[in-house]
Amino acid sequence: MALALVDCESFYASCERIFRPDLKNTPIVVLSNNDGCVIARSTEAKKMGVGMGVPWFKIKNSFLAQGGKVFSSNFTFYGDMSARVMNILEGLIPRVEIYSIDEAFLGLDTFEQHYDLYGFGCYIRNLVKQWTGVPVRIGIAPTKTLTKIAINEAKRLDISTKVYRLATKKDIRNALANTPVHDVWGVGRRLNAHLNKARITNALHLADTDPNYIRRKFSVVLERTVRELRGQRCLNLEHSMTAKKQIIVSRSFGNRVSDLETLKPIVSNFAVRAAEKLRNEKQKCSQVSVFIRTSPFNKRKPEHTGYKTVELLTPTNDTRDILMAAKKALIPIFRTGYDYAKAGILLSRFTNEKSKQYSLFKDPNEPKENTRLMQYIDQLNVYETRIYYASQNINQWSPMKQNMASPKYTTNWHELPIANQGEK
DNA sequence: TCTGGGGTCCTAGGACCC
DNA sequence: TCTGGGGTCCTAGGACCC
Repeated sequence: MALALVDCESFYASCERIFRPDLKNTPIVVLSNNDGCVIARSTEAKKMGVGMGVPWFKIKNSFLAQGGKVFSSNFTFYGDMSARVMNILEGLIPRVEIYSIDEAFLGLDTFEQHYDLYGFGCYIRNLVKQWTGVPVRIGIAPTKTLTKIAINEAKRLDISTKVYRLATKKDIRNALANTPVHDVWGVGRRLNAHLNKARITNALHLADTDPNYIRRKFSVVLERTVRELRGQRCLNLEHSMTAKKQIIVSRSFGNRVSDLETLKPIVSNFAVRAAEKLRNEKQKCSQVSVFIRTSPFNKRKPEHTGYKTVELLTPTNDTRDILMAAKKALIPIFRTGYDYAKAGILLSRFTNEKSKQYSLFKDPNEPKENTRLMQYIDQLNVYETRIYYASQNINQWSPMKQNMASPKYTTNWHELPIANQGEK
């Protein structure tokens, strides 16, 4: 019984370093959209005490003064690097679950008899590093929850290979005793507080608590965690691509927006992007929700959150239908006199693209159903947006600030890295 | 002055049914 | 005046993840 978790070290920060060898050992942080807050830190930046999620403006001066380097997020690039890493894993192991942009679980049950799993882990790490430049850590253990613990343990023990296996009961109990309960996968801030009150402060305490008690006092979710910590597998590898259940496109604005005429084209941009994603998923939706909200941080200005869902009688993935629904949802929730800081669109209630469910009643907004038109537009827009809808804001996605982005090294012809620049 | 974006699962409670 | 019991389905909201 063995699973592995492959986790890219400080993924976004590591990506920024791949084509910038001069930044080796330099503290790096990557910022969220609008250069709002820190979403990734290199080891050096972590050592400087830069916290996850801290607002950039609070640390900017001291971080730069200490020689740190900052980047706006470049998700196109990170997504491409992620795909390269995942490709390598999928080429080596038949059972891979891509869990997030920087993590994948590997099913090693059948490998266990034939390979030294620790050695195999080292082999994977070296291969990924050599082929992509991305450093990964690997935790090997009987359950998913324990693989996370294994990775933490490698960090705690400062294992130089960054590969760690929890094989024996003794190893496991020892690792659990050294893991604060908050570091257990599935225990967030709220649960941590409740557990501490019940005098459960490390992972071993949690593992030794009666699962039935946990279920009664907390939830089935936490009960599963307890069982996983005990080595009983509750979370299986999901290797088939599971269909999404909702699609969200939302952004905070760089500058506040307080009039409807400015907001409309922004929300249209979100709707267009969401519809593209929906077609990519080969799904149709029958619910379109729009939300707008003011900043929760500015206590001097009045707050407002508007949220509205529009039902579609017939499921659709045609951008024009989604645009109409979005407009229908936005207009009634907008109020004058507020400085809106964020907006978004949420598509839900999906049905498969192929099945066709007609409404029992006459649908006054009968979907357009011009699949081929959408296909052509999607094809034309793959690399850069060439076709726009009249209601969009074609100049910008949203009024967003992004001043420190690295080039799209691997996904844009005009931004490829150049070797031997000096001899040009 | 400046605080991200995109997901999942579970549960409680209301609406509704017989 | 007295006013059951047992279900299902749906949604909003909470908690978590990266």
